[in-house]
Amino acid sequence: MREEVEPNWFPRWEDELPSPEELMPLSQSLITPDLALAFDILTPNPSSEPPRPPPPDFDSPDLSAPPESVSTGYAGEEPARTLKRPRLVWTPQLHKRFVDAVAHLGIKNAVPKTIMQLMSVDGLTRENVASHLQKYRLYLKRMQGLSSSAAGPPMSAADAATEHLFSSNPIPHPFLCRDGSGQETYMQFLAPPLLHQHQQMAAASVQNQQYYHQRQIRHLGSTSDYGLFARGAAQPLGLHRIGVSSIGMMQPPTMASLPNSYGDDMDSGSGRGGRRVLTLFPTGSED
DNA sequence: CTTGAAATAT
DNA sequence: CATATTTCAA
Repeated sequence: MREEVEPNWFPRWEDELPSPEELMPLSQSLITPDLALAFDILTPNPSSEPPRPPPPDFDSPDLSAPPESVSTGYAGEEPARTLKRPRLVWTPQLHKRFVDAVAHLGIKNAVPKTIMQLMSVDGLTRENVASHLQKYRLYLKRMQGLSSSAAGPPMSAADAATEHLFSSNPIPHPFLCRDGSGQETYMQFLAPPLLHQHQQMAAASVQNQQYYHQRQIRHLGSTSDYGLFARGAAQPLGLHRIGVSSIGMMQPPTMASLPNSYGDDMDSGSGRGGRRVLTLFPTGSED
């Protein structure tokens, strides 16, 4: 499990380079990040929370195993587990999956529905994928258009995105903070004043970095708990190796696999002083 | 207040 | 399904 991320993406893999990630049965397990969310009962913030149109139609598969019962001890059980779809946060991992799926599908079959199906990420709706796909395409265009003086052969789009994703992944520029004037100013290498709000990560992989559920009790604590789980987590894994030709079948190619197939323990913007923490597609104007 | 990112509407 | 617009959060 040491051959996950390889810097050897540049060489022409165009044809069908099955990277380790590729070979691995795509499976993403997203689980509840902050347990502290259970505490959001204190300030529901009527001004910005109340009108939450609950998805009336949505298969509620198995909303199981709350990681742990936080010692809430509140009589009224909060139904915020299944209903309530706050907002999808495309964490780098998810994006990675997305890109992988697109890469495997090819531009032809890279349509929202197929992508969504291939990703097999529960809770992910076609809408989400579509939106993201749109942005992804835009990002691609932008990059290609701006590559006037791009050195060397243009790398594959998917790679580019992945690369950028990786770039903004794990603490890219250490202590560079943006000042109010837009000036970059070096901060002391010790500035964890502002913990970001929420971040998705495999709870199972959480070991040392548990500082995350430190959330400032400032404004609404709404965005955090999503019900994203691996869709086929409980399915008898019988079919992996879903090829491009397989997706044309009648039944959704639910490629089930064991969770945590990835070694993705990369954190995105953990904690930084100013803003600019989770910048997925960099517009090129990144500091 | 600005900007970026997802949701929603066309 | 693709694109444009609006909404929401940081």
